[in-house]
Amino acid sequence: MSQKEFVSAREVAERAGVSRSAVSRTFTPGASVSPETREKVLAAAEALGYQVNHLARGLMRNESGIVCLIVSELSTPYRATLVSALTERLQNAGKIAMLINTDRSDGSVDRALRQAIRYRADASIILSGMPDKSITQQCLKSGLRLVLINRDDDQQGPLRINMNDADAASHILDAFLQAGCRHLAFANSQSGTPSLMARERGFVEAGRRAGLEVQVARHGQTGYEAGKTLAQHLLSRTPRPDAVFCATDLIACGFMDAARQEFSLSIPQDLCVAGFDNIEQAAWLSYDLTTFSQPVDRISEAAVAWLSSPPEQGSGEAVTTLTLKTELIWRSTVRRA
Amino acid sequence: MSQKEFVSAREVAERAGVSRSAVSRTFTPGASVSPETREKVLAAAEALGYQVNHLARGLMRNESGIVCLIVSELSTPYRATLVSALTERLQNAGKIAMLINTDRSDGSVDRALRQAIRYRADASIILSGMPDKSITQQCLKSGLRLVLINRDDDQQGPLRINMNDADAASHILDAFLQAGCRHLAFANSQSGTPSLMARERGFVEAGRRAGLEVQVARHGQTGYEAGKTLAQHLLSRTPRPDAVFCATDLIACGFMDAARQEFSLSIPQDLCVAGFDNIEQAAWLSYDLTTFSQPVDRISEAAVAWLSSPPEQGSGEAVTTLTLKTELIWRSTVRRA
DNA sequence: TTGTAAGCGTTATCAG
DNA sequence: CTGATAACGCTTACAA
Repeated sequence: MSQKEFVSAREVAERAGVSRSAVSRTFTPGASVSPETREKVLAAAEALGYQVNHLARGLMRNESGIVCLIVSELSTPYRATLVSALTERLQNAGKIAMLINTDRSDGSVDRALRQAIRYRADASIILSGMPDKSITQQCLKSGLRLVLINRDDDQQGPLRINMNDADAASHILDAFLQAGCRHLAFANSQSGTPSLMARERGFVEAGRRAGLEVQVARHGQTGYEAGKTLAQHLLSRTPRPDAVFCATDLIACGFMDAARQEFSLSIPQDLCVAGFDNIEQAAWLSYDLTTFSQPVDRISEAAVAWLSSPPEQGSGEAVTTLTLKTELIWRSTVRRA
Repeated sequence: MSQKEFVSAREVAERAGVSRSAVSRTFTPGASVSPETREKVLAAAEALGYQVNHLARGLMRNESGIVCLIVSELSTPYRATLVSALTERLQNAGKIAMLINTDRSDGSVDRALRQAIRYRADASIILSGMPDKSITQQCLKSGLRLVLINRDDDQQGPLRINMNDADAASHILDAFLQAGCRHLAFANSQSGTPSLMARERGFVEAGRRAGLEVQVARHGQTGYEAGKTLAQHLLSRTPRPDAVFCATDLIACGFMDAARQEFSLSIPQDLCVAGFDNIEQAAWLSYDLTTFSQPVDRISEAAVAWLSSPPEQGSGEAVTTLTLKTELIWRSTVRRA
């Protein structure tokens, strides 16, 4: 009954009284068709509701136009923002996003990449987890380009886009010192992703350089609940921290809520707090969080530009790591000198 | 150099010393292959890193496995949660999600649907905006199935999944009355989507039945900033509302922040607030918002189940509208009787 | 169970 | 500029 029956170029050709090639050319930018035939074809296509079959086109051109977004915890504000920006940029570049959820389990990213291969994606952008070396190689050998965002990896081939995590950490430590804080803490999640660990290391080392020891706690996933728990742990210690750098804004929000409601602390009078990501919630009045903004637009711009450009020819290893600068957004959770 | 060169079934066949059909059959569940050949094929495939080309398979089978998610404002917590849930369910059902961003502009959804047709998607799930009637018809005629979530539409063919918005509104109004509130307000966005308007109408009418007039304000998009502005408007009126039902949680969060910080109101003592969606932030300690939870899991379950099942045969018009129940999540922003 | 061959809807090549 | 024809990589009768 309602069998799938899309209209094909043959039908359009028949109705327009031209050959199939003419139809194909009409929908191929830069192909040579006379204005008259083009007109006839377009009219017929319009009438029939014809749309080029990208499955078939991809098969022929060896270029599907598909880019896979591989991501876990998509519902998280930062991830959602990034995925949204990437999707939009891809569309504007004439590509289309395929979305694959991963979880924390082993091989989850590998499975996602296999799926990308099956759909002959032109590229994959990995926002979470790390693929196995062998599958990475398989992708590259197949011509499937890879972009890794905020992941650490030493292989040649993929484009890596990272932030200046350590710099940022050292920067905010200075701000804490200027605010007169001396008991510093870092609130991290247990997930231990490269960028999170880079922030932690950067903060601890900057503290050491200043002659201060930083209290570090790691707990749970990278979310609000973890932030609450981390506050319970860190704020019970003596001496109680008077400044905390949270690995993400979500952690910072949880931390602040617990600090205020369970420890009756005033921010920033009793406690300075800084976060990372500059998610929308960081700007909400209840938090008004001083934080580092990840340049989501530039990240997606760079990613899409790279994978839209023709692949590197020859062996001239071009730049494959891009370190973008975060921006410190001053709000009210850190006292100004 | 790095030309795209995926390994094809022919190569696998050669290496395994069998025919191409044998390879195809090995990767077709339920096809008849002897254990020995299957073994040989799998070994060769493994060695070569072969993955079935879903573009070609889709072309033959007339079934791509692709489902388009059409959505605007993906970075919004509720949308992101829903997209995440849908994507995951689709994966578990052996399908894959294609993501298309839309904006508020005219024809944005239509363009997205055309893209869905081009990739020969098996179905599209529309979370935002409304498609034109003609393109809807074109989709259905082509066999591209449609699911509309929280949209209003009178056409036959698509599956519609809606919430019991009016019921919920009337329910929360009762709660406000029991809390002793008499000056009711409804804070809406200007976007005027069907579900938002249904909540508004339901609330206003329930108020009328109780002999109370409801103050209604509409402003901006469906977000936090709109909530702040709406609070500024509504809380300046006399008599000042003592209970407000916000069309979404995001609006409620903005409303609460403005009520507390700009009007120095205590919630729920001076003002009762309720929201809709039960986004993660509603559970944060700073808000602890009483709200209605949309059954995201059941929504995605229903959507995926419907589009995975064989299309309706014959003319027996099956159920095409599903109204799911929201659940009132009691937290602390509405006084309990 | 296996291989052969036809066909899915395109695009690219090559005469005209 | 146009139309035939050969791919692309797969599935699926059909015949062996």
